[in-house]
Amino acid sequence: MTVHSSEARAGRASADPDRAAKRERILDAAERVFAQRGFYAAKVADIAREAGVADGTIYLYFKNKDDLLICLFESRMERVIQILGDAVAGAAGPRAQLRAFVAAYLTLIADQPTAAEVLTIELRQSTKFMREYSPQRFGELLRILATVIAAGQATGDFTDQVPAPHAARMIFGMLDEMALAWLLGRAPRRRGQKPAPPLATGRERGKMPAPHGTDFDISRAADWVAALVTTGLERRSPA
Amino acid sequence: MTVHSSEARAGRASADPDRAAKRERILDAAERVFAQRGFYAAKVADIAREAGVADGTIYLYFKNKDDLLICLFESRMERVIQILGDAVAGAAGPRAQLRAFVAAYLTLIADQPTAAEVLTIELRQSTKFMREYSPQRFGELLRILATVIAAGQATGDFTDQVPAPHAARMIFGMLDEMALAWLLGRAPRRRGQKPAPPLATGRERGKMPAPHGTDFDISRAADWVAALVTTGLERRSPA
Amino acid sequence: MTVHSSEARAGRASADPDRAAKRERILDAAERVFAQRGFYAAKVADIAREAGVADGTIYLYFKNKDDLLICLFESRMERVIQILGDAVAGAAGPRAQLRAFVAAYLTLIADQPTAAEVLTIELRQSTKFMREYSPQRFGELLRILATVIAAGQATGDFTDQVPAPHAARMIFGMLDEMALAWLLGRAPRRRGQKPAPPLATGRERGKMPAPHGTDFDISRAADWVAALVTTGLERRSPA
Amino acid sequence: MTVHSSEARAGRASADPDRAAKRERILDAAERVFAQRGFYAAKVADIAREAGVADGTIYLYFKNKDDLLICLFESRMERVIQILGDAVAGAAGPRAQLRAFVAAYLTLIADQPTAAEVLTIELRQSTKFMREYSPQRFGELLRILATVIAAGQATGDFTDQVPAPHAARMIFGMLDEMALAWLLGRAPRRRGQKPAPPLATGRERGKMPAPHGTDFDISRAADWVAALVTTGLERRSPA
DNA sequence: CATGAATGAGACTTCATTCAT
DNA sequence: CATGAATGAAGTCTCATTCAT
Repeated sequence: MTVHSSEARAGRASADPDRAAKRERILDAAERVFAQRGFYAAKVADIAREAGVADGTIYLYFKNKDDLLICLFESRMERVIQILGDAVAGAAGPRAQLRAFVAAYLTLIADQPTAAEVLTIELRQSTKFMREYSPQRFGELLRILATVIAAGQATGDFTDQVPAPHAARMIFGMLDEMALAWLLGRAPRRRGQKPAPPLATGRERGKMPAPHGTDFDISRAADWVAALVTTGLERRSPA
Repeated sequence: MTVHSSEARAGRASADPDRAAKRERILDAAERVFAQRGFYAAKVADIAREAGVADGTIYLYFKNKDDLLICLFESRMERVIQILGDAVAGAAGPRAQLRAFVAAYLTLIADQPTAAEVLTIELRQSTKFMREYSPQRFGELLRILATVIAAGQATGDFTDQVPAPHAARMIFGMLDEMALAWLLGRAPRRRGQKPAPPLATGRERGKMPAPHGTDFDISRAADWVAALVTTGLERRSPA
Repeated sequence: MTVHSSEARAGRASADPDRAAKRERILDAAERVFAQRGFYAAKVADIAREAGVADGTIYLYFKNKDDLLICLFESRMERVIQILGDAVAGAAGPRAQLRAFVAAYLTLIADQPTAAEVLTIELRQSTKFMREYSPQRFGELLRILATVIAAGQATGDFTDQVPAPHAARMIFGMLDEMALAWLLGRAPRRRGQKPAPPLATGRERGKMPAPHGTDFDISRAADWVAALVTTGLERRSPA
Repeated sequence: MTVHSSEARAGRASADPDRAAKRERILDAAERVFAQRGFYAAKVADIAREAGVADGTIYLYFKNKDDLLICLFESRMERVIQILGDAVAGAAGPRAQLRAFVAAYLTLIADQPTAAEVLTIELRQSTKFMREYSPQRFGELLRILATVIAAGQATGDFTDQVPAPHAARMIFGMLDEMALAWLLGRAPRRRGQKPAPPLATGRERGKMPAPHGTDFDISRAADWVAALVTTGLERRSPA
């Protein structure tokens, strides 16, 4: 049974892993380039070079530049949701689960700052559309959190002053903002590539010091978020 | 009392306001167009048409498109900071001030959704650069909040588990996220202008229902944020 | 006899000198700006500023930018022809006249380098058209020289191997080239104005030393030109 | 003998010539368009159309419009220098070499009037910058001539009244001026393309007759130049 | 006459995408 | 499948010229 020809041509069984690997290589390249340059400033040719493929090859794996962004989002988000889900599953009780979620999220940011940069910063470059597109996967993330909170409310651990979905969103806002602050406070662009010309405004803008409260240890942020979320700012009146 | 001569000669007293007014008209137009299309998709020609001026006129008032965005940011942010500062100043005691800040911020969003959309969504389209550029004015906003919190910590009203600047940032994150959710949940684009082609992904994407927890009364959000921030999620142990 | 109103308004008899003076001011400004920036890079607004008038005013005196160049040419050329004519008229005999012409031309260059720069360099920026337009006045200059040569040929002072008009043109070519070399070798642009961006070619081009044979005393050039023109390069056989 | 594989892989031997050929096609097109319209009036789109490529293709071969001019200059100048060098090398003795140079230069003009037009006329449109840029290659040309003259001075064939570099420059000025006169005197623009709107001056300017002394046989010019250069105008006193 | 703000046509250049090899 | 040269649509910005004051 000679398959070589058809297999070589159609190349499905053998190509699939290869294909998937190259697709991943392109996504990784896109992640780096988007993080470095921003979505709009990133050129498809940059990504191709970074991935070590020809420009046209990108289009064999992705419909277009937008699709590349979306697939990148999907890919990374899937991982994030997986990890957050695991973190929650691995904890017992709403309080512990909430804390686990917060810790896992910020750990993720710290561990994969490039991916985080894309998710937290560059994705917003198409935000409206992204959000128009993304609420699905994005909603999943929020739902994990909302579920934990709702459970806590059901058990009486958590107050139900705030509807769980909104509480979830607020907590995510806190995490997102802390992530953003930390990411922006990090060391400047790496490597030889110039980091996309800043908004050419003529107004001189030298090396500014990191803005206030931007340069902190992200692992401590988990404590802060947890503290604020669980006990709030108000000092509990001593009995 | 003949003033006309001097006025005609100086031609300043009359010209300056005109100039300022036209500048404002352009900023307003830019606000609408950016909110509608997003920064990158917005064409300078669109803004000119919306402002009722010629393309070239834009460049008599702004260095370039980026500068237009930055000036818009400055202009709107100034207003925001003014209002938030006033709100805080008008309240007595850290708790009231914190609440006033929260309420004022969300009221602002509700009252000026177009400006809010630009500040919350579109500005992020150049976020990295924007943030590189903006931390000044942006920091002011955070500082107002941080000051309130620090004061509360000093009086003993607020716990000092969380450093004030970080607490401020987290609270801002909550507000920002709620604002974003609400803005995205609002009615679709208005008017005849097509709302900037959505990410052309090929994947059909009809009219989706507003994502979960996105369609709410923003005035209630103030309560939620205040509740979460002040007392936290954990039910205070009775007795 | 109150004339003020009508005179001020219609202002003809009194305006004419004023008008001429302002026209001259604009021409002077144009000369400087053209010399500094080159015709194409020179902006009408630059010239207006340099002349201390409003942009629109230029158009009350000149049809358009091209006309400004042409009028400048006419104005300066008239002067040049006057001077050269006088120089020739002031000399006796073809040999002396030829020498006088050469000396006068190079002296002109040395004395009015800005005007010279325009005539020698910038006018060529529209050369083809300029020459299409200018041959008239330009021809006058050549004719002065040709007349001298023809006279010399008639008297037997000059050989008639070369037709006078062509000899005239060749001599002018020599003068023009020496003028060009000297002008280009002169000190760099003066004042704060940047001298029009050089051809943006990316190739680095630092401060080059003046090209070979470019930095010389122009007054000596008269001797060289005269020597070459009169006796040629070949050493006359002795005996 | 299977070469196809290596050739296909390297894809160089076949691609390079293609690339060079297209580059040349663009340069040729630019030569024609610049000659016809002048550098500033020439639109990149014109050149692209003339070359039969898309606008963007130009930018795959040249950095920008300026670079195109510079490369054109380099390319043509290289040829010119080659030919002039050969001409000089092919002659024996300073006198013959000088004559050879003169003849070769004018022959070049006559044979390749389009290239000559660009080199002699249009390049001057950016002259100051061009000369700022070009003195290198330009200096080479002068150096060839200066070397011949210096040699002649050394042998005693030529007088050393005039320093060789300046003599070279003057002779070049003569050649350049004759070339210019001849080029401008040639038949009007060819083909359907309108020859770039003449300086719109309002002043009517019909078809002027070629200016005096502009319409001559360029091959005779070599004799004139040689005569003037070698023996000068003054009639040698008969023994 | 003078002004100078406004105009708007048009050029250069970029870059996502295609398609012949 | 992969390549990467070619395409060409489209956008930003400039600047000569006009005209209402």
